[in-house]
Amino acid sequence: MFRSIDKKWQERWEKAKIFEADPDEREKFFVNLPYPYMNGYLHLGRAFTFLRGDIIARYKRMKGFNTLYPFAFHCTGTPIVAAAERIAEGEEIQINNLRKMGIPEEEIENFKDPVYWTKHFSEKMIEHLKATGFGIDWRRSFITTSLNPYYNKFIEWQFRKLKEKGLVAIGKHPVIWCPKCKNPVGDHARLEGEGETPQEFTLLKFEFGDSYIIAATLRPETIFGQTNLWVDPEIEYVKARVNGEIWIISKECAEKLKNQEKDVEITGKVKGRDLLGKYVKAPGIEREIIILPSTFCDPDKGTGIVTSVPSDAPDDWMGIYDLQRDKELCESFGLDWNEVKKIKPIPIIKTKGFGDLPAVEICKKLGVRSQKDRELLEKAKKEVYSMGFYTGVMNDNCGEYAGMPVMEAKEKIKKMLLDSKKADIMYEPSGNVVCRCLTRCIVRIVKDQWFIRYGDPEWKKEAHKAVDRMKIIPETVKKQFHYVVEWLNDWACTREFGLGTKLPWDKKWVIESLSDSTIYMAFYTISKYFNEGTIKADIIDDEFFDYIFLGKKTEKDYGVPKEILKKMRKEFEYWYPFDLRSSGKDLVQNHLTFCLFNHTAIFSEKYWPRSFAVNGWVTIDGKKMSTSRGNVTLLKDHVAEHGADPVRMELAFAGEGVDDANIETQFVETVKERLLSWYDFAVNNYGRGRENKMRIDQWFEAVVNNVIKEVDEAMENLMFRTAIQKGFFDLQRNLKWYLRRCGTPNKEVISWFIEVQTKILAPFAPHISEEIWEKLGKKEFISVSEWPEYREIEDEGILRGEEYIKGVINDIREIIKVTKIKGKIVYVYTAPDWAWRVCEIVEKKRNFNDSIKEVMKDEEMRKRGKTVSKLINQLIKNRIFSEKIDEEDILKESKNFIEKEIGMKLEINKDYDPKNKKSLAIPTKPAIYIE
RNA sequence: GCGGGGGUUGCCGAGCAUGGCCAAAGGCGCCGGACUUAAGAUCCGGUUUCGAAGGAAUACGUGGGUUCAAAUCCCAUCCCCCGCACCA
Repeated sequence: MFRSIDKKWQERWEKAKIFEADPDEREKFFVNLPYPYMNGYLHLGRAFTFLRGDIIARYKRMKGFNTLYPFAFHCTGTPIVAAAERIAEGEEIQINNLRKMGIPEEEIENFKDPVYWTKHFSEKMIEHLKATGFGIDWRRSFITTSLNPYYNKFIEWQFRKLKEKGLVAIGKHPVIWCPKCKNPVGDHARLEGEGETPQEFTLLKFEFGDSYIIAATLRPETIFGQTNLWVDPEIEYVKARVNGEIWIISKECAEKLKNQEKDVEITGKVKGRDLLGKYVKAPGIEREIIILPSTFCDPDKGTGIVTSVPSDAPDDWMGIYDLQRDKELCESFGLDWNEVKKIKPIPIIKTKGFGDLPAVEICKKLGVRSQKDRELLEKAKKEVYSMGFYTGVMNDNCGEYAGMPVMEAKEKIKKMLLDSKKADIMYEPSGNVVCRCLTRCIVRIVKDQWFIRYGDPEWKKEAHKAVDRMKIIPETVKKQFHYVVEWLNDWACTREFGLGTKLPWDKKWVIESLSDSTIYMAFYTISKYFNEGTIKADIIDDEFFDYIFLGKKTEKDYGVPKEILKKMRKEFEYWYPFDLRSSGKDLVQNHLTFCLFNHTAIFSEKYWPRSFAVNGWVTIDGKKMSTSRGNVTLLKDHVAEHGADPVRMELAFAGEGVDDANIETQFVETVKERLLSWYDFAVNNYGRGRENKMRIDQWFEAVVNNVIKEVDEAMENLMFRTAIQKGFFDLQRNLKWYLRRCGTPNKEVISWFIEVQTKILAPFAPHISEEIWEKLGKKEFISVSEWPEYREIEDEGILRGEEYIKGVINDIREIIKVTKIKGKIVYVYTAPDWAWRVCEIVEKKRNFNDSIKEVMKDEEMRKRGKTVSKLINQLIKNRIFSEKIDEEDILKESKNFIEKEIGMKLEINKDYDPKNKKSLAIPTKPAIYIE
């Protein structure tokens, strides 16, 4: 059923162009989302975010807004190019990736061309989204990069604007670099080491005659604890002239430094063994320390020489431990064992959870045996380093840094060393990175790298302001945005490689993907004119965009009538700013915040974004989707299997807020049944029923009205799970109760309800809703019909009356259950009038003293003294604060129903009362006797 | 460590801002019943413990506190998840 109606309605919608939005006199609603990257099909996670956009768009459309929901395709960056290259090279992994997506063998060839990726995936994505029932204005779609000359001009314009305002700057930047390909190596061009980034090492310079021995460290703050220097006796180091000084470093290091703005010339060789036992002057502390042998010096990491801080570095401690317990070993290196034994770790940092010497302690704790115990040592290092960094405080023996937290001291000490030329900087990848050409990558410092200056304090102020005036859904994320704005620093916005727009004033650079996607939501407002070819790309210039987006005057001839230009400007003014951008939470800390920054820089305040909605990841049965788990489900496959509506319901019900949404796999089946049975019910009951109106009809109307109000509220805040819960599942439950209560429904009420329920369902399950709508004889689409209106409930007593019936039935059942009697007749005695009068007073006063005072003003009540006070006590204790309902009347009207429910005869307020139960009755809780 | 979010009944997941109607919605699972030749679907009831009259006791990470009353407020504490970047 689902799949057959999907197509029918998708085609009709398209034919009727109901999702194509152009300015008119109505109020508008513009919703959008971060466009997806064109290197694969949509999986359920992305689809979840996009669907939130579609649901809110459909809802707003029914609410009477002129609703625009556009979509575009991101092609910027290296992944597509890299992947295409890998296909061209015939790499199995990459080819398999395509196969897994379901791309036929004969087509794989095409993917050698990056442009084919952008075409294929964008076309397919449109197909998949349409098949899922997305109501998108496809006339406005576009791809990014220079492949789209219009977009290209737009981004050029944006960057020139930023530059004019001084928000782009040039500087240096370390990147992961392949020495063979002579190119930066992005994540997707790596065989190994995804996510690894350049890491800064401090090079300590140890005076050694007329040269320096150089050791690299990540922890410059530990210089106060240096006791010796480590070299590997088996390694041959080199002497090199580096920026005019003679350095002793590993050969590998010398090569790397050439890429890091150092002038390097190798002039000689030094054997590690020859350095042993000699002394060097340690920087910062200006102490003579001895050079000792170790096995953990890696010539391909840092300089191949390591300074030793046994107090805080497990490696160093084990190195010393190994030597100190082995006289022969020392002597084999020609070392004086007694000198070696003199070395003692120097406590320099107080770390939380550790004593004076964290390294010594952790080695003991983990049972590290020697410096060759690599696995344990790595673990030890990780713990000591991270604890030391985050919780450590410098000891008294650290001079002016005493008492300073390590986090702070680290930077200061580094700076001091650099300023006094006792140290230098070098970068290494944070982990092993291998280029897909099989070469091990290094770090290169790229000069003339361009940055967007998000670090600028004045700009930050504007961004904060933008956050403040926005609605952020959920609200808690607002704080996060302020935090990100504060913490964000200058962003390297250009790359040497990949698809994109060339930096207009320096064409060797390509603008990277997070930087060319910050204000393109404005582009949607006019992109349909480009797609129609109304205006030619080559004629467009900055003045054009200045006119459209900034309202500046132009007299230029753009080859089109002035009216067209004016229309475009008007269109921008009509749609902008956007009302909502829906996104995954991963983009808070980059894209969404960039979007704000750039809006404040380019647009006037009235065009700043109105709201963001942020959602979590999608998990399946509580497990994260991931390739390794093999549970990445593609939208197209899922829809093909279950049909669009069940999938939409499944996703929308999976979760809300920033918490991860969870799909329970069996839910999709449940939902199918529910939808189908609603279809049957709606079609078979519309316009049928009895004419007379009963209390229960009013009750049902009241319940439904309440739900409409609640659903409205939920929808406005994108709380779709709540909306489905209340607007579908709860309503259905209430419907069941209603039918059970009255047998045949009231014609008017049930018909009204069928419309309401179907409409509430429409944003979530639009196809089946349309199908029902048509069967009801409606001529218009439900997608553009009017959302149900909430009507204020006049008589709250109706709802209470029904609760009362439920309560009585439950009480009777409870008694039967506990006593296990099988009775024939139930006698029910309602509370007397005077008790109700007391109840009403209690309802107003809400506490014992005030109530009793009020009640006792009444002569008649005083006569009942004790009974009355007992009653008040009971009412207050049980929180029975009820306005008056006519219990007897309600019971009488529901007599048949109650008898049917409990399978006994019901007698109301008979004089027969053998067990004296009558007096137990209190308002809303009648006395009951079963026999 | 910083920033953010959490710890609820078998599981998932509401509730917590505005304390009481919360033994705590709903879904799933499980148990019993109806229907059926049977299974499935559907419907009804149950699902902390005790209870021969609608009640009571214990429960919302842990320990305190405020209050007539706390899952909800305050304090302390433990644990979990996410982010800490130049990667779409």
